[in-house]
Amino acid sequence: MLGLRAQKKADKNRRILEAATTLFHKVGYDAARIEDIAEMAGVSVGTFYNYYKNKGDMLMATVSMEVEEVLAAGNGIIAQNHDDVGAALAELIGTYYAHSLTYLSKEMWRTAMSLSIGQPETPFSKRYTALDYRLSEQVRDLFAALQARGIIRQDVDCDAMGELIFNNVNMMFIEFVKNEDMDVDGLQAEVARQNAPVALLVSNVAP
Amino acid sequence: MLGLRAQKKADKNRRILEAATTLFHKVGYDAARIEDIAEMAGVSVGTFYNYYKNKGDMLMATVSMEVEEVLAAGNGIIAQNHDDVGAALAELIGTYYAHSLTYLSKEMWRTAMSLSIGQPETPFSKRYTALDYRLSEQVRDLFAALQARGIIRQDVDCDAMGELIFNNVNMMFIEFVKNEDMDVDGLQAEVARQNAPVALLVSNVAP
DNA sequence: AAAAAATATTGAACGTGTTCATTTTTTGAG
DNA sequence: CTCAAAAAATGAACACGTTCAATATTTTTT
Repeated sequence: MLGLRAQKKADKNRRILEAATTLFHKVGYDAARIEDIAEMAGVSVGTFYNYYKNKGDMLMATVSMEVEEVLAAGNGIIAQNHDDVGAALAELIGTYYAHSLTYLSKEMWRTAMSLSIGQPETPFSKRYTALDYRLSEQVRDLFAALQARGIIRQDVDCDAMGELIFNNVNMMFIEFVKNEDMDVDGLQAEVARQNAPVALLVSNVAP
Repeated sequence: MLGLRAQKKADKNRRILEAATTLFHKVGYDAARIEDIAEMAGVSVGTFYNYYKNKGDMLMATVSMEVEEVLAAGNGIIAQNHDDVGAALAELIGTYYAHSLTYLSKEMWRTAMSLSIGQPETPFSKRYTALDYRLSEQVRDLFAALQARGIIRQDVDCDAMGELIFNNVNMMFIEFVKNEDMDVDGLQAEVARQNAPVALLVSNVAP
């Protein structure tokens, strides 16, 4: 059984996170002041900082949730034994993109990315980078699985290829969140077009 | 002949830019306070804001200088009529990376990128994005030139391929500026490895 | 149950980017 | 040369993220 102190702590943690996410969505990250978040959570500004290192740290909980779900969904897709490289890629990447706005708005993504690049030594950035790495790894895993089943030519360097493809996926996602006019379908179509020639070239010819 | 007013203006502009770049390099972007930049330039804080929209805007002049030089150098490389895809790519990309730290420190790059992603509607971000686009275009131009001369297979979509390659180059550059331990040689080696399988696959077999 | 120690909360104060009403300088017409 | 209008410069005031010394609460010890 939890002591009174631990109980209160957990409760405040939840309330602060809830207030922050609500305000981030309602008024945007920049306009959501710490004072407002604290007030909505029923704590003081100082207490906010006992629970979170800084404002940017607040985003990470949400980013993590998002990416963890996407990674789980991705594993399911790899297990599906596709027989077409382009289709397999499209499905994996499509899953990433489709889930991307579940918990985070474009502005929240921009802020997270912006912080991750601007302050790479913070725990925030390190966690963000680690999540990116796991996504990249997943794309490489997909390539490796396809190659193991003979769908991809044996002479192709799947790690190199996977990194290349993932970095493009990532860069296109940055473009997507930077541009409020771009929708998920448009993004997927663009990336599919970019992947097409590679998918064609690496595919084994029918036996 | 310039009036007194225009003369002073140009002079102050130069002094402010000079002071800012000096301080950005000496103490870093964050630690360089507007007050310090203004003082070093011999103007008031208010005047600084008459010349530059905000602190981030200061970076753009330098970023532009950097990228314009790189673009010019890149055009020279495309004109060289390479006969090997991997080598041509390595040289073009190598030029980008080699020039990258001429005027900007890693921290300055990080800040520029961070601002560009975080506030995509600012003039700063738009100029940054436009420069990126021209670099991407240059990679596509290289592919097109190689294809026109029969070095690359005719059935390859050079635009798609060029975007893919460039986005990887860009993403790897982000990784590079995020990681103080990574040097330009390491970066080039990594990207060359990533490009290798693509270069191989798109190359025409000898006639 | 009282005292002491450990932990958590608080909000006023601080730093720095940015704004803006006021003052100063420059220009050009009469 | 004078003066009114235009342009530029100024720095005090503001906003908001963050810190920290003081205070309050909870736990442990006796």
